[in-house]
Amino acid sequence: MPYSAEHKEATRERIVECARRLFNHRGFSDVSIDDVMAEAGLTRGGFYNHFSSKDDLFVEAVLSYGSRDPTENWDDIELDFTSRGLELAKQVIDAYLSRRHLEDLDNQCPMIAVPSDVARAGPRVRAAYAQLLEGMAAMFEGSRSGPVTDADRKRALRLITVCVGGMILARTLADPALADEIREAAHEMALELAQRGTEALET
Amino acid sequence: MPYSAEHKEATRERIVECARRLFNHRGFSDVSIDDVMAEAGLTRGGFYNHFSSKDDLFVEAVLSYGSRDPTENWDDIELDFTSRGLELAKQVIDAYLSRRHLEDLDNQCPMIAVPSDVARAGPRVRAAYAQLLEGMAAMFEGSRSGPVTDADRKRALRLITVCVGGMILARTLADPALADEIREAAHEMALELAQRGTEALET
DNA sequence: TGTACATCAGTGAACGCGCGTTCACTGATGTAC
DNA sequence: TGTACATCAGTGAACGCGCGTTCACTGATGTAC
Repeated sequence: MPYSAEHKEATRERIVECARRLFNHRGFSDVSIDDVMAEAGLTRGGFYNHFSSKDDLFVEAVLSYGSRDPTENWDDIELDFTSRGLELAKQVIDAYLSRRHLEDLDNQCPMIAVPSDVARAGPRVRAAYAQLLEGMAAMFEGSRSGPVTDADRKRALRLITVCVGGMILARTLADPALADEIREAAHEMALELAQRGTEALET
Repeated sequence: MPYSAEHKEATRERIVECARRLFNHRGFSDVSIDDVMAEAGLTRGGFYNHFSSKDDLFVEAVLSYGSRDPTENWDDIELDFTSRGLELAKQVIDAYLSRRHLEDLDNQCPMIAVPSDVARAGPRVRAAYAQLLEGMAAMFEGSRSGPVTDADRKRALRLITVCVGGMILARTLADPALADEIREAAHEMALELAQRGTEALET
């Protein structure tokens, strides 16, 4: 048994991390397997020791974001995961819709960086994207006390639309002033949504 | 002067239309110039009689959407452009966030279909995207009577975030039920935003 | 009205290049003795 | 403790293919006479 199992797993994770970063910057189609392997300090041939195809790598890259330590990205924003419910939701909104997150392509959420690529990808990639989104939904749903109601679900989906949608648009705009205008409009709206009661949603 | 100037212009417009449709379906990188020219019933060599590069074509394709007759896409939704202000805004929201618009890739707004591609493209493509967005903003800003205020501007950007952002997310999700859930959450939110007064926005 | 001509939109072969994937190999490693 | 060996992560050349772009050409067209 040459090389430990840990060695191979560590290499695989390194490749996935590099892929996620490169996809965030240049998209799925414009990043080659050569690019990814070179970034990981390897040569192209070894790729298929770890993955069955480039699509397979995309799935792993999207999913990898969900299993990261969230404090790793935004340590200086001081996310406090001991706080509960509404307070946590507000902290996540502040961090997610921050200028720092917008500009930090390396650590940006893939939901913001590659939505169009995912929309055109295969079922497994799209399932990975949905998994990230449901994770975010669960976090927002849990920001109210008591069991999750239909109104909680609806508010969570509204929050996701505003947080993710606002950031996607901000990233697309080249003019920093206009990008900030959108980002801040979305930020304010998200905070109002989180704070507001459910009255308007209970029809 | 063989061939009329109209002939060349018509061919050019046909190429742009085909490009916009193909980019909407498969994205910028995964559509080749051969694909576009073949779709237009031409061969690849003639492309450079009309455009200086593939990027140039992307600019034209994005911009082309802004100059279309809006009723062309959604004729059976009965957009009534004689109505004014708030009523028009509501009609546009209903049409933009409809399931029909989500599924009609051929006639879908490029802001929904290609945001990630634009985010990675050159300055001219991004300027074209911003132009579409500002056109939508102007329409929403004009949905209130009187001169455009800061609150009108802010509400317009909120509406864009919800309309465009919600549709981008819905397109990315493979599960039609989840896509509809997001689309309808965004739809309701947009109608509320359009209807609500400016009180919450005037800080 | 009819013909010869100049124009240039459109053709299709060719260019150099990089892609995803395959494969025969190499050499660093942990194990057996 | 030291050595011979089997394993397999990693290497790099090669595969067929399609890309964006260039270019010498062709032939449909409007014009001049």
